Amino acid sequence: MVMIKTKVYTLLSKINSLINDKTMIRVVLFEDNKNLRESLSMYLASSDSVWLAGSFSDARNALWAMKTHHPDVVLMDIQMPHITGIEAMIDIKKVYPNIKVLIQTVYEDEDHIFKAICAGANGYVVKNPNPEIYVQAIEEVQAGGSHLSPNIAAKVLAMFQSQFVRIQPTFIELTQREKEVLGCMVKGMSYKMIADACDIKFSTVHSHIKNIYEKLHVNSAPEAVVKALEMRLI
Amino acid sequence: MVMIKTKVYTLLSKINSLINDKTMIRVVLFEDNKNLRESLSMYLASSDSVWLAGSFSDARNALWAMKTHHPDVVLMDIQMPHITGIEAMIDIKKVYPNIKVLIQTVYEDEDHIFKAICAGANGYVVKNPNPEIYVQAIEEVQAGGSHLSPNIAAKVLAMFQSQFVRIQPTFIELTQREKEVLGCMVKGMSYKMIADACDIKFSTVHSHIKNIYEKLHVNSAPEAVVKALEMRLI
DNA sequence: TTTTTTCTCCCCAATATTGGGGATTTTTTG
DNA sequence: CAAAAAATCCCCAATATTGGGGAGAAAAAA
Repeated sequence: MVMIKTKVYTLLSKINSLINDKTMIRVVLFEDNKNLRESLSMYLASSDSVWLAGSFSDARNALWAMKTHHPDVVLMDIQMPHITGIEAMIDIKKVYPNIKVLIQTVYEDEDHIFKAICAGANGYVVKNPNPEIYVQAIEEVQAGGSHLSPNIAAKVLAMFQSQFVRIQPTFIELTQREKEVLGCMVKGMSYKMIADACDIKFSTVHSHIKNIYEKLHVNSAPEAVVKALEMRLI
Repeated sequence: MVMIKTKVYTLLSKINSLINDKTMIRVVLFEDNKNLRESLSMYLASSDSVWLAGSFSDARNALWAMKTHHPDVVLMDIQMPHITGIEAMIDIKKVYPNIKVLIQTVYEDEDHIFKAICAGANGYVVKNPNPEIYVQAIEEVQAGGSHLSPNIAAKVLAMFQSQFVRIQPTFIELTQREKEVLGCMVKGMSYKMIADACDIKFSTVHSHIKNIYEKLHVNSAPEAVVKALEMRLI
């Protein structure tokens, strides 16, 4: 009896906040495991900040679910029958780029993480017995941030490092002006255009570029541009 | 009086857990702002899971601090006098690769994030009035994970995506030879070198490049190279 | 098989870049 | 403050690139 009363109060407070202000975050859940889906639904539904607009065991009708429930955040499992959560996310992002998608899964391997991120995931939560995490992640994502479970974050950082660390063997110091000029070169501007854009004489541009070439150990614009991009100098 | 008693109890419990089991995480803090350092120290010292082994306003003696206090986790500010937290972290990682370094700073720009990650940061916490976050981050890092503040995580994901996701707004068809020539241009080769490498005449290279420029709607090598890279045409 | 690309090559002339010398004035830094 | 670094400008000449034509052979597509 007390439980029912509590539930009714919770519901009332939800309806209230929906009517008074739209601060609750509309969430749609995709999760094929029935137990997990139901327990997660229950927890989310009891949260004050989350309005669970719908929960589904299958993402084939994901677009319809978006159209019908127009969620702010989608909580998406990866492994599901018929269509994977990542595929569903790609479809969703194509039509509704503003809907935030939070991946929740047991997979912690680089391949899944990589694919999810490339497909535009706004967060990646490893399945966790503690449901608080989900609400926290939803709130963070809704606020424009991203949520990564610690192990996922560690892997993302490791991938990130392996991508970039090798191509920064030596620190090259370019002056402010040199960076500016190099930035113009990357935009495909000619000496004349650069001189115009930076409000300096043609000959000055020439000088700067000579210095840049010497510092980067190159002797042509294309080389300098490539080096600038891969060293993230600009 | 009650406060002192509480403190003594906290201390006792700490000593106890130190003697009984080494579950407390040894932390060293670098933070130049006196107020922040002291309040953060106080909070960390009162935590049950963290043993604050030392706190410093300057990272010049970082290596000495590591040797003396052998921390598990270092909480490192970026902006400090004499030496930046990132430089200090690089030194620390070189000698003690197992020490986890958690960056805590006000900087949220891509450049600082990028440098910190490349230098091997295990986490990146934006300065936060809520000190709980720090303890949580320390625990996560100690457990082998990483902690990223939501805004930082969002930026990391965005950087990650921009690196790997191929944006091809207009599908541009380059022939095999054209791709080959463009590839050479990206490597910084001149017309003459390309002719040599592809075993074709200079004038042929010229022709191909003219065609490439027309297809890419550019009219200089740097532009073509940039476009080729960002379109992942090569 | 005919047509269309693709790849190959050539000419010429205008323009742009690169490399080699300088020099002067601010700014920054020790 | 004195020295170093950065930013600004100039000259000259060699080289490279770009843009405009055109044209033949080979490969691919219709």
